[in-house]
Amino acid sequence: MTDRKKKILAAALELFANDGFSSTSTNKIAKAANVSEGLIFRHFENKKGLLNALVEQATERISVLLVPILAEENPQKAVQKTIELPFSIDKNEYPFWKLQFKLKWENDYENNEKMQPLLAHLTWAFTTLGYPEPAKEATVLNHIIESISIGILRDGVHSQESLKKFLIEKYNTATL
Amino acid sequence: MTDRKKKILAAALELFANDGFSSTSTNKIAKAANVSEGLIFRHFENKKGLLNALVEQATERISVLLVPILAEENPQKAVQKTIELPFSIDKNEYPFWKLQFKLKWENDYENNEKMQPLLAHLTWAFTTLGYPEPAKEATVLNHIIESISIGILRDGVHSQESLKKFLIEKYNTATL
DNA sequence: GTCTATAGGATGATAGAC
DNA sequence: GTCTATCATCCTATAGAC
Repeated sequence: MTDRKKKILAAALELFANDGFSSTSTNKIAKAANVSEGLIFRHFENKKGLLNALVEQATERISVLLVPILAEENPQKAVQKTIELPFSIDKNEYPFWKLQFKLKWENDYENNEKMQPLLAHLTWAFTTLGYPEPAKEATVLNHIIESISIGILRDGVHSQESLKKFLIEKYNTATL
Repeated sequence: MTDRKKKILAAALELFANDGFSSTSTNKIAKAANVSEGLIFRHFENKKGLLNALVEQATERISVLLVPILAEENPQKAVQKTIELPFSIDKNEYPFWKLQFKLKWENDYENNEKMQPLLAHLTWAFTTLGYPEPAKEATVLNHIIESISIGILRDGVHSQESLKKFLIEKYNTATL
């Protein structure tokens, strides 16, 4: 991966995430990356190809982030780590996540599979903890952290911070 | 409001919701509405003005939908009606809601205020029901129905249907 | 690998007739 | 209120030089 190719990807990620794919012209990307516009097409064939390259990076990046949770053999801690996940995202990774969530509205990007392993592990955790409806419990928790993530990406961590402790406690003291 | 103006709004709603604002050309809208392209600009000045008209409609439409919940004086039933809200949306209103959720990612549309009355009423309900942290409880439930709504709009009601009963029961039998 | 120049088409918006 | 015709600009993508 050449240096200029990386710069194109970085610039495109930022612009796609903030302004949207269609609103971002290859001209803008080229200028932001300090690169000639033609180079984008040499490297990625077309604008959509550039987006696809970004999505591919994402798939790997997400699975890496899930490893610590999936490896957690203590069910209570697995739940806790899941809750903490959105709060632990570094601020300079926000564009990356913003793009992911925006793409969920695009019809041609099946984006749900990526979170499937997490859902499965949460179901296992809730089963182990003796919840009567572990699968549904997992789905609900997944919904919660998804919506919290959206809130964080839009309004910052502070906007959701108070929920972290609250949720961890709630799931720790739950009576089944 | 003339007939053709209505048709423009309807066509724009559908296209903006499905393809996005930037990806939708005024040309496409005109063709979908069976109207000359110039007419769009006579009625709405520019493309953004057309979107603004749609957003104004939305603000009213949302507050109407919240009325039955906000008027509910039984706290338990208020919670239940909140949970049922996303499941009760008519399928031909999906484009309308899709657009709302997509716009939440646009920096220049403050979209959170609209749900504020619901949040306040839920806080009251949880207070009345004796929850130790009613405000946070309300926020979490709001997160849940937001994420469920997204799921419904993307994959259909059936994808979330099983959660309805589960959640209503969960909130009915909660031990505080 | 990278840049410059440019083609070819789409896009938002306006003017003027009816 | 509505349509047709048209403009200036921007956009994606390609060709060819270095």
